[in-house]
Amino acid sequence: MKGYLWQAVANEPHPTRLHQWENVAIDAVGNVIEFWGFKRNQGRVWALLYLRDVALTAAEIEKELELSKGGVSMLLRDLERWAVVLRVRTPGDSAWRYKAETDLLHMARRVIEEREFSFIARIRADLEEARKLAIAEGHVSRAQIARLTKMETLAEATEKALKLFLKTSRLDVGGMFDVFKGDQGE
Amino acid sequence: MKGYLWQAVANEPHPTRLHQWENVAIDAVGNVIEFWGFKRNQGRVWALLYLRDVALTAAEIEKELELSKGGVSMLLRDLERWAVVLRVRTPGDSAWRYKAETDLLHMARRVIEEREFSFIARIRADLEEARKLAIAEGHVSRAQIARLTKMETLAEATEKALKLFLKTSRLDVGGMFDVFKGDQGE
DNA sequence: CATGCAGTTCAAAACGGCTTGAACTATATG
DNA sequence: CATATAGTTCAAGCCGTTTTGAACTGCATG
Repeated sequence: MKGYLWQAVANEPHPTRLHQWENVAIDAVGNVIEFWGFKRNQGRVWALLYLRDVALTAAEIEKELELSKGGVSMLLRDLERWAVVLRVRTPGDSAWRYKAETDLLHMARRVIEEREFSFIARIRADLEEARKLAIAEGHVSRAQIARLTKMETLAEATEKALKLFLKTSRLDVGGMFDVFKGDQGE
Repeated sequence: MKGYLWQAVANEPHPTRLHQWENVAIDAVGNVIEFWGFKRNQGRVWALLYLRDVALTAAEIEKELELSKGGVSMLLRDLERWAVVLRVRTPGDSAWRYKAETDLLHMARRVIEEREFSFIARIRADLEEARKLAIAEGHVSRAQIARLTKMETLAEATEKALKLFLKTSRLDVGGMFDVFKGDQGE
């Protein structure tokens, strides 16, 4: 919602070297990526690097997207860990430069696998424990135990759906891989 | 972080009539439902009603889950709107009672349909606008335009994946429907 | 129509996640 | 080694979301 302010401000204090179209596109990607459960700014950084198609330094990213030094450092670390951004050292320069890998969905899959699945596993464990506690408790009706069991089905179903989702994004959407490849030269 | 105070209090002011096993199970469902993008307490209310298998009044829910009057009112309204909780009037009683519908996934589908799709649609529109702006701008390289187009593919793919997810949760996981049915009697 | 209880609304408070920025460490360079 | 610049860390603050609770509406009842 604040995003609209900039129109009213004639002379921004930060010159905002970003073109308007870049800004719109970068924010849009930020939104998609946030939808997928990541930080908005992770998507924005990736989008900037992808759009520019040049390796930028952290300082440049910081200036273009108006983020803090510390923030950029952390964002880049995440993106690098998920292998959607590459850290490259240019000969003449003392600073690292960062470059977009083209496979953004890689990120989604990686994180869903490492983070979401363990989360669901934990929930399933909790439900199992609840059932054990209920049984130990005595005087818990059989129907109630049955309902607990059915709740476990809910967690299992969630896990199954997640797996299918991943597989889907790999096969159906999989074309994306290639879509993002081979567009380097002008 | 302030939330830790309660540990110091030896005798809880609220006796917490919930059994431990109920508590564990209810919180677990709260977590699943939060994972699906809803409020934790929406899941907890549903879970309480489902576990007890009795229609409870708002006041009872309020006491059992230690929520506020206003909060329960809003949570129940949401759950009712999504048709996962039923409002029933018992003859002798002047207050409404609430009962769990068995199809919790209904909620997920409803909201994804009404909320997430329009969100993605908006993102796609933004990216399209960015491309138009870039073209109008002039001196934007053809490769850059191409990259914008490819970003649109990202949003489209997200939408497609979402649709498949819905279909999946309806068919594959669809067994859940029946799983939650016909367990009413002891 | 006064009383009391069920239910709703919404401004304010609490909460949680993200970002900031200052202090720190690491690394290159003369 | 001294200096400068790049990069990291994390406590504190910011900001959006959720929850609270008091005031309110609606409704049944005497």
